[in-house]
Amino acid sequence: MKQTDYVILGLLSESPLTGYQIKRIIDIRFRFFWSESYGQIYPRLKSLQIQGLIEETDSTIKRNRSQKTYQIKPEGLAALLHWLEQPVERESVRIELLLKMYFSHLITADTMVSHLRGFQEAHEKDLQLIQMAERELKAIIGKDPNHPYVLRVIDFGEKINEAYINWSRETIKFLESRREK
Amino acid sequence: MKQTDYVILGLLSESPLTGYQIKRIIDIRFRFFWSESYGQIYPRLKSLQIQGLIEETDSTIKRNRSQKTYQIKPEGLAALLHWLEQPVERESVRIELLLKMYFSHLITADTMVSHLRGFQEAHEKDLQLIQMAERELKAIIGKDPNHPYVLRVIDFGEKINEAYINWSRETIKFLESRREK
DNA sequence: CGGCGCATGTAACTTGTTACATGATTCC
DNA sequence: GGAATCATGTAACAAGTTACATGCGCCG
Repeated sequence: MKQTDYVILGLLSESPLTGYQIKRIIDIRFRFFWSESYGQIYPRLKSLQIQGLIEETDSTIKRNRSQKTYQIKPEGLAALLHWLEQPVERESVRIELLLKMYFSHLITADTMVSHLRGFQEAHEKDLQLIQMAERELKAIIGKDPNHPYVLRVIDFGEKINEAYINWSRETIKFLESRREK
Repeated sequence: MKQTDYVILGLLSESPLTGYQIKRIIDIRFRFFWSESYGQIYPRLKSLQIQGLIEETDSTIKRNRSQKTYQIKPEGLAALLHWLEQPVERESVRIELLLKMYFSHLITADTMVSHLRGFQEAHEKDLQLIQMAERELKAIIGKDPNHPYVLRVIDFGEKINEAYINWSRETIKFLESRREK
């Protein structure tokens, strides 16, 4: 059982989904703290099914024949709960931009500023997406018992992205003031 | 050439180092945005040497026979500069704690609070290490042309870790207020 | 009828970690 | 003499990405 398995089980604990939908949800809702590729998701879905933790829904009314919707089984929920109770292990962060910033006395300020702008813009977009998700959620708040917790996660995304953006702005200013001299 | 190669080249551009020292520097100075294992570093050092980008220093006065100190060659510096100018590509963040927070309506508030405390403490330690590095650097500021840039990276580490810690505190409060009801 | 979004899947590859073996030097 | 730290290295494994192949349904 790897981390990917638990993400899948977690999402399936909310509602039945296809592999494609799982990927999309992770890309949108989890984008600021998680990612998965199809190359991870599809083989894991198969494995979880073989282990008897999830199953295909037998919806005979299939609009699209090439579509498999999975739902969680009690065994899967048990595995999920067990994992949730285990201490948190890994946390991995790799920010190439900071590596370049660290060594940036070797390049021109202009080049570094352009890297920073890219970073800032990417996180401004992220922040907008998160704020959109927040508004959508607040419109239907309470419909699901997980909403308050999801809101805390969204709050994390906002704070961190704001910090990223502010730091970028300050650093660009710093580089520009140096360039003038 | 992979990312690990450039981290190594970057560090060797400042001073000659052994593989062991490289690992230690990454663990201490880059801990909040990067990591490498020996299993990555040693094979890459060999490969960089074969490519002619770095070389062993021929210090005949070797205190420790089983020690290889590498230094960067002009070709290696050129490769480093080229990489620094390329647009930043990857940024990967994986925070298991947020995954658990997202699904935490399935577990007790106590369990989640304990996960959060672990997270908070880990980042309080990180922040202390960063602030120590900052003080040390400010004591010798200006001795190296990269200092102002390094300081910007340190500032990033402080801001982000402070944001992590504040968020943890708020989230713990939130969970504790819920538990009382 | 062409393009886009939905949808599944895999093989080859790259990347990264862990566990282990080995041994010198330093410090108490 | 024993523990800690410095030091190198690899093999097995685990994790993750990319590129590709395939095809349906919908919209304009």
